[in-house]
Amino acid sequence: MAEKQGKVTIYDVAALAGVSVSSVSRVLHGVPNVRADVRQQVEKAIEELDYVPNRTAQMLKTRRAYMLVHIVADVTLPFYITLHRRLRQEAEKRGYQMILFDADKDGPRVKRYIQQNADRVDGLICSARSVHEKLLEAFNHCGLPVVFTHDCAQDLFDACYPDPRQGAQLCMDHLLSLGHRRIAFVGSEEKDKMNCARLKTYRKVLADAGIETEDALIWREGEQMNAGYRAGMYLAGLENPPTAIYTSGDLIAAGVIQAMHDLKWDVPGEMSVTGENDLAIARDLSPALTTVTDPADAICTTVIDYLLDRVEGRYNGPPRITEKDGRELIVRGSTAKKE
Amino acid sequence: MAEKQGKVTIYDVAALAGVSVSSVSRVLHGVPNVRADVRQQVEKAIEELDYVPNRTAQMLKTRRAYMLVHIVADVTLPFYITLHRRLRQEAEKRGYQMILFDADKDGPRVKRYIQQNADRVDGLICSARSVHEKLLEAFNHCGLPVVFTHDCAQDLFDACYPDPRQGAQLCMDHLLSLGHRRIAFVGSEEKDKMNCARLKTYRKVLADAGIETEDALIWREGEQMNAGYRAGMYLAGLENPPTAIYTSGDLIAAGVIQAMHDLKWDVPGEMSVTGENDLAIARDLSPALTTVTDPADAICTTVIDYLLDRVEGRYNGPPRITEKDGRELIVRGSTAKKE
DNA sequence: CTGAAAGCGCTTACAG
DNA sequence: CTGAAAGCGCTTACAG
Repeated sequence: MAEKQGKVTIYDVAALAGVSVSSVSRVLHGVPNVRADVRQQVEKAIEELDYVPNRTAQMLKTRRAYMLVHIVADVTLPFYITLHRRLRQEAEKRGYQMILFDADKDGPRVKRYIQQNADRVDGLICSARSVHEKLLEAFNHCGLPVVFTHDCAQDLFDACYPDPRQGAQLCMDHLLSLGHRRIAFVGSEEKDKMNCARLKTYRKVLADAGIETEDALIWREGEQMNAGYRAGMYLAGLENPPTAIYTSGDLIAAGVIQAMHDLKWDVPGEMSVTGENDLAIARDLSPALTTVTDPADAICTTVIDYLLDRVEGRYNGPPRITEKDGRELIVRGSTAKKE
Repeated sequence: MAEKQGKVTIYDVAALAGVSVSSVSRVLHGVPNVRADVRQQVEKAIEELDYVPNRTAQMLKTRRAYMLVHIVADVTLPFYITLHRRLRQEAEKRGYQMILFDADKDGPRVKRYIQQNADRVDGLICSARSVHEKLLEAFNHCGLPVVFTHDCAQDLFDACYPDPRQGAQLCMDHLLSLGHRRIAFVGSEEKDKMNCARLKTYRKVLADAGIETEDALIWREGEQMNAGYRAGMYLAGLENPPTAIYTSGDLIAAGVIQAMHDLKWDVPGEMSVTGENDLAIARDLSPALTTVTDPADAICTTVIDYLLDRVEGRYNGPPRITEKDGRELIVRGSTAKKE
C-alpha cells in the first residue's frame, strides 16, 4: 500500500504551523481558547498540506466512530431502502455517517459482522420483520446500543414502528365504504406481531360491520410480488370470489394486479385491490394503487433520537417502545364502488 | 458509552495466560514458532475472557482494515444488488468484509465519505453507468485502489465489465431468427459507452440483415420500469408499429410488457420483447421474459482479483481493463415467431 | 521460542 | 492560552 504511506499527520501540521500538536487538535475541534494567530497558522498549514485527520486514530482514542450501521433484512425489498435513505439523512443531520448492511438471510454473517465491527461503530439500527434469537443475543452482547424499526425486538431493545393496526383499518374501512362485503385478506405467513395485528384488524373490522369472516378468503404466503400473483390466481379461481382484496403490502398488491391482468379481470371494475406503504411501484402500476402511506418520517427521527440518546449518554434506562400512527389513505385507481 | 468501557484487551489475555502480549498476538495470527503449551494457555484465556481483538487498534498499527466498500449508483436498481451480493461473497472468501454504499445521486456525499473513511478501508469498488469527473478526482486523490464494474472509469482505473455489444447481438439475432424485421430499440438516453455500443450493435445487426434503421423505432429514455412503459405506449401508437422490441434491460422490458397489457396487445402474439441481465423479475413477469444472462461471476472474480492485487501489493502498474463475454440467451415466453 | 519496547496518529488532562 | 506527556489497543522488529 504505497499510497497509504506518506499520509500527512497532525505532527506535520504542527511543525509547519510552528505550534504543538495540542494546539492543532484544539483548532481542529473548535476549542474556544486559542489565540487568533495560532488558529490562523494552523488553518493555513492544514489547507496547505491538505490534512485530513486519521479517523482510526481518533476512534481508538475517543471510542467514537461517528458511524451508525443500518442492518436490513433484505436490501432487495424497496421498503427497506426507502427507510434507509430517510434514516441516513436524519443521521447525517446529526453528524453521523450511516452504512447499509444487507443481512440477506445469513444470520451468522451478521453476527460475525457485529462482533468484528463493534469497535468501529457507535450504534446499530435493525430493520427486519423478525430476527432470530441468536442474533438478538449477539446484539445484546456486542455492547452497542441498538434500536429496531419493527416490532421484533421482543421488548428487549428500543423500537419505533407503525401502529400495526392502522393500515388495515384504513384500507378495510375504505373498501367497506365502497360497498364491498366479500373482501379477501392477502398477507405474509409470518407470525410476527405486525402481521398478526393485520389479520386481527381485518377480522374485527368485518365483524363490526356484521360480516362473517370466511377462511377461504384468507391467503397467507410471502411478501414478494409472486406471492401476490399466486394469491390473485387462487382467489379468482374460487367458486364465489371476493370483490375486493386487502393486501398487506404494495408489492403483494402488484402481484395480485398482475394476476388479474393475466386473467383479463378488470381492476377495479371486477376487483378492487389495496396495498400498504405507498412505494414507488404503487404509482407505476396500472391502475395506480390505492394504498396507505408509511409514517416513516416520524419513525426515523424517533429512531435516531433513541439511538443517539444512548450513544451520547443522555439515556441509559430500560427499552423505549413507540408505535406511531399517522398513516394516510391514498385513493387511486385500483379501488372502486362495488357494482 | 458505558458499554464500550471494560472491554477485555490483549493485556487481560496475556495476564490470565501468564505470557506476554507478544505471544498472545502470535497465537492470534497463527505465527508458527510458538510452544504448544503457550498456545494452549492463550487459547484458553481467549475463550474464557471471550476476547475479540480491537479492529481499530489493529487498523491503526497495520494500516489494513480488511474492509472493502462497494459504491453503487442506486441501491434501488436490482441489478446492482445482485452484483453486490456476488462481489461480497467473493470478497468474504478472501477474508475481506464488504460494505454497501448507496451513492443515491449525491456526488458530494460520496466524496466526503471517501475522504473521511480512506483510513478505515482498504479498497473501493465502484458500480455506476457514469461518474462525475469530480468524483473520479476524489477516487484518485484518496490513495485507495479502486476498480470499476462498468466502463465509466475513462481508462484511469482498473475495470471489468461485460462486452457491451454481446447482449444486443444475442437478442437481435434471436428476434431476426424469429422472422421479425421491424424491431424497435428501447434504451437509456445516457451516452455512456455501454449504451452507445448497444445502439451501434442494434444498427449493425439490422444493416447486416439488409434492414434499414428507422429513427421512429428508437426510443431512448430512462432505465426504470416507467420509461419502458412510456416506450411501449409510444411504439404501440405508431401508425406502423414494430413487431418486436429490443430493450436494454429487464426493468425496461417489464414496463413495455405492462404497457402491452394495458393496451390489450398480446405478448408475444402481437409483440415480442427481450430484456437483459436476467433479473429475478424476468421470471416473475407474465409472460416470462426472454433475456440474456449477465456474465457476473466471471466479472466479480476479476474485479476482486484486480482490487486485492493492489491492496496486497502484488500489482502496482497501469490500469487493467477487461471486457467479459459469456452472456447466454434465455428464451422464455415473451418472444415468438412473427406470424 | 519469548518478552520488553517502540510506535501507529490521535486526544486530553495536567502543569505552567 | 500553550506544550509535554501519557495512553487508546494493538503489532513487530529486536534482543536474548
